[in-house]
Amino acid sequence: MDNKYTENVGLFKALADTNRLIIVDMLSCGELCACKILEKFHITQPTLSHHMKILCDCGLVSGRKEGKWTHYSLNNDKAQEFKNFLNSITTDKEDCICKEGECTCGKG
Amino acid sequence: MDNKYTENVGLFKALADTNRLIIVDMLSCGELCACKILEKFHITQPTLSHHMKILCDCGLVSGRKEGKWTHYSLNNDKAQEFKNFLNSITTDKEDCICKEGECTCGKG
DNA sequence: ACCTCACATAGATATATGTCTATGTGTATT
DNA sequence: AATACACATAGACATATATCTATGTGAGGT
Repeated sequence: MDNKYTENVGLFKALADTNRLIIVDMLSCGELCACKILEKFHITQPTLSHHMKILCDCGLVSGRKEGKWTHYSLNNDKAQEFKNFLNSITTDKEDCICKEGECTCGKG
Repeated sequence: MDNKYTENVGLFKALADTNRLIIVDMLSCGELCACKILEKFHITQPTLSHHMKILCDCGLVSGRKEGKWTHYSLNNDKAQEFKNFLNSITTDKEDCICKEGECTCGKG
């Protein structure tokens, strides 16, 4: 039941960092090499590697190895799922948990 | 330029917690009293107060005091702005930072 | 074989975060 | 005014996170 929250909270955590938001934005148009991404930031290579791991672990980004290089790309299906989830929790709906009872504050 | 990232990262941080995701979901259908929200969780009242402060500080939720009670509601405009931002960084576009240069890995 | 390059992993450290208990503040009730 | 209630604030503490330096790994080039 509550699985949808725990399934998606990892994506919010992954995006809860300015550098990673920029990386996702960079990948939104297509594949990029790690070295190209690194050029945009004032962070070290291991720090970028750490960020890419977080983005890959949550499923939002995929890495493709080609010789010495790793090319990263956005997983569009996962991004869409995530946007659907965000929309679901910010939109009125019939089966919401809040519908289970009215607030009786100040009515007694 | 990069302000849009720093402006929105606070919202991702605010939603990077399972309890707060559930709270937002609960508020998506309308206003709820803090005491009503608290009933759904196994956390103490100060912990809920802490979470509500984070949700309010990022602009996603508003609090309305009425006597002893505080009623919280989702700020739909802010939620829409946030969804627009998420969509913008996960969708191909003309003015993306990634368009500034091609990756030349393995082509030299 | 050796070296270089691109990236990952390990470990350290400082800061941020989620939770608690204890206490403060403001409102209503008696 | 004294008390009870709803919520906020303060401070403590354990865990998580972002960053670094140092090192490992695996592929290509000489």
